[in-house]
Amino acid sequence: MIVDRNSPIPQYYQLQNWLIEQIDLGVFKPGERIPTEEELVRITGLCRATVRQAISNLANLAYLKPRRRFGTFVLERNPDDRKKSIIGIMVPDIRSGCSSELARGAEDEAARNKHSIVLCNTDDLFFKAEYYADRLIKEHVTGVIYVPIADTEEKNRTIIERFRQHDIPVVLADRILPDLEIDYVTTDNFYGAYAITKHLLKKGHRRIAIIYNGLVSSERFRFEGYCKALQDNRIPLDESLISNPQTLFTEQVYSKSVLKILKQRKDHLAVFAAHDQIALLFYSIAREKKLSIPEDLSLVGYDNLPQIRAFSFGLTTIHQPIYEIGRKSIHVILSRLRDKRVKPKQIVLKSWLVERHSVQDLGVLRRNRRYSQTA
Amino acid sequence: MIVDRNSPIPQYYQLQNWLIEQIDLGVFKPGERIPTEEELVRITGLCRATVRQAISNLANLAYLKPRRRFGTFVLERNPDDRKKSIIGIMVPDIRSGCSSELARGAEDEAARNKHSIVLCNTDDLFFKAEYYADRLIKEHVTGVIYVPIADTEEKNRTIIERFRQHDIPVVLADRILPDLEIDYVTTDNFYGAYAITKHLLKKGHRRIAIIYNGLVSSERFRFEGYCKALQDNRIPLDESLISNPQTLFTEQVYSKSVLKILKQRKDHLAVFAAHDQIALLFYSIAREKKLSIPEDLSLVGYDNLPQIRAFSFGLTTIHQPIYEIGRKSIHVILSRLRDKRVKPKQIVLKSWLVERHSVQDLGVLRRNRRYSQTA
DNA sequence: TAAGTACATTTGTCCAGACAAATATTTCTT
DNA sequence: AAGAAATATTTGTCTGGACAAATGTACTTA
Repeated sequence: MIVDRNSPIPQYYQLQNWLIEQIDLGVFKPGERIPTEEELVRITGLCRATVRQAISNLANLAYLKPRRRFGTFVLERNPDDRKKSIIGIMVPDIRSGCSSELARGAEDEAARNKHSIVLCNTDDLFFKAEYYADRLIKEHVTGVIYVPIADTEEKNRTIIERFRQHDIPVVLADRILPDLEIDYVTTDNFYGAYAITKHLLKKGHRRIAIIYNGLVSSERFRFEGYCKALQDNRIPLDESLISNPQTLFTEQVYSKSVLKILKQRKDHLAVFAAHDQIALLFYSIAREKKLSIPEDLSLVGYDNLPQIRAFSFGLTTIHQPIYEIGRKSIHVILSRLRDKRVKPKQIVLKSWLVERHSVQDLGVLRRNRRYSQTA
Repeated sequence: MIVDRNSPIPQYYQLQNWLIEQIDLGVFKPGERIPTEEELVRITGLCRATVRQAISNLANLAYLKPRRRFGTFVLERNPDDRKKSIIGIMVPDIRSGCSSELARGAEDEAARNKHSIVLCNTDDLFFKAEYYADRLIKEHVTGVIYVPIADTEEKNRTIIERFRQHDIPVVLADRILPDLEIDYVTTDNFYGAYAITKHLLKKGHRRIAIIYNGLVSSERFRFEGYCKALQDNRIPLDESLISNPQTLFTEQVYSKSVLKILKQRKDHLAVFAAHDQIALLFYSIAREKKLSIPEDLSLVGYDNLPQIRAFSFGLTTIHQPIYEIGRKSIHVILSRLRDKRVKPKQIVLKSWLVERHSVQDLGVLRRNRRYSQTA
């Protein structure tokens, strides 16, 4: 019996389900005709209006296509067509920093999995992040890669909450919100910063300045790694060597930090720029002041951006596998789509030191001096 | 009279149109209730089933939302909601060259018009371009910004043809296919190259080498501009100073070109790198060979890429308004969506010389020499 | 044989009416 | 006064029937 007249389920709805079932079972194949309305009336015992209601609903859902005089046909349906396969990616600005590398990693992996990437540039601004969240929700994206904006944790939570309300999985990339139960992919910023600070210490540096952006989690972790390395070597923190503009990265603001640090220069100073763009800015300002690196100043960065890599001035820095973060983020989203209930995947990728020529080896100098003194 | 019973137009359809009209006129406002079915029966003289058919169709089209017991309500509707609003952008690689600037310009303008951008990286490869064309067609994008791949015109036509078959408008950005009746946005490469070559000539240079990529239209035009400038100054082309690897830009291949050009160095040589990335490669190889710019060699580029701008070594180059190309491309697509039949919009933006410090003024040297000789 | 005509089939449009289900409001009961 | 029950309203489901429109097929006619 196709339709149970005593069931509380509407009869047209029962018929709909039966039709879909027959299609799924292959009884009615794509391109073929289903029974005529009159036949269905006979089969089900319903009246024609009810049969028509079922058929018209399924036509609206793109299962069936009625053709006058010929009958009603099962539509060819590409299973990919019915489900969306778009993933949003919200980065600060595709033109700068790691964003393009991240986007490329995500895009490659998405393409491999027959998904597409919608690009959003937040400029680290809350109102833009809000706008794009709404847009992505409207586009019915299947998931979102979100690089948290350089703002309060609360604002970032607001953004994430919007997606959650629509049951859209979010994975944080690069920057994270430590207190949140959420998927993320990042790198070991603490140990990276620890390693590069230790590298400076090994080279004999004792006065190590740092410029970092306190608004982003990754750089806060880097600052902590820096502190720990100094602490482990019994070097007290020197506030005058720490600059932490609580604003977005802009040349104007960060130039001031650079100048402030440069004022502290006596003997040899090492500077840890918590990301490569700060390092680059530092380099160009130092150059203007006729200071050579590494002769007059040592400088290290963080990121190993390809744009900076191409420079002939060799910056010692920490390499972050940003492309890999993009790839992995897509993985995480796709696996979350398969299984919503699994506990958050929090992936921390390894980064490593890339030694180039921007750090002076004071140990050698000192040893040489000592040697020449004793000679 | 709302419904004309003698009209060949179905009565439910007439009622639908009337309802939509009332909504558009503001008689029935979003969030408010339309007349009950019983009232509509009275007003129209139709039977309730017919009224219901009209209402259910409009409910399917997201105009109305019936609520049992309360009536039927007009939905708050963003007119943009009903239609798709995704535009594909196919660039070689978001990480390099102008792609990110182009994408950002497009994305900003798209956002302003409540559209989204799907990112595709072709790597200048035909099979990837094919793949993404199919993907974008499947996603039912409303339009495509296509940066032609560095390959034959025929292959690019194939890609464009696929979109045309699905009635998806395509706008070429940056690179163009001159013989095609199609929308495009580009810059005046010929005059840009003419201007920068003339700039070198003005500075007293007579031996001007060029390295360019013959696979992309823009650089072919630049080569032509270079030739014209030399010709206008009665300087014969010197084949040994022209390098045109017929391959994609890679460091390995282009390094050979750079070395080939460097071999031709006697007296002072000027080099026109047809895009900034070649200039950067040239610079780093020259630096390895302990050659200074502009003292030993003059160098000019093309693009004025932000990544290069940030360098402290100041490259004289041609600024291209790439961001603007992205913005304008979106404009063109949106206007084409409004009116399919209008003739192709072919927009050529102005670019201009940005003079920095990578060109030696030989005129000054010569004048000085002459002066010292006469003295 | 070719063109036109009638026919049969199937979906499309429309009507008149009945009862069900949801739910705010009113009335009744305790 | 609080809770329960009845009521009224509106959409939801369903019946049974009629004619219209589209269109392939079979038949008729010149």
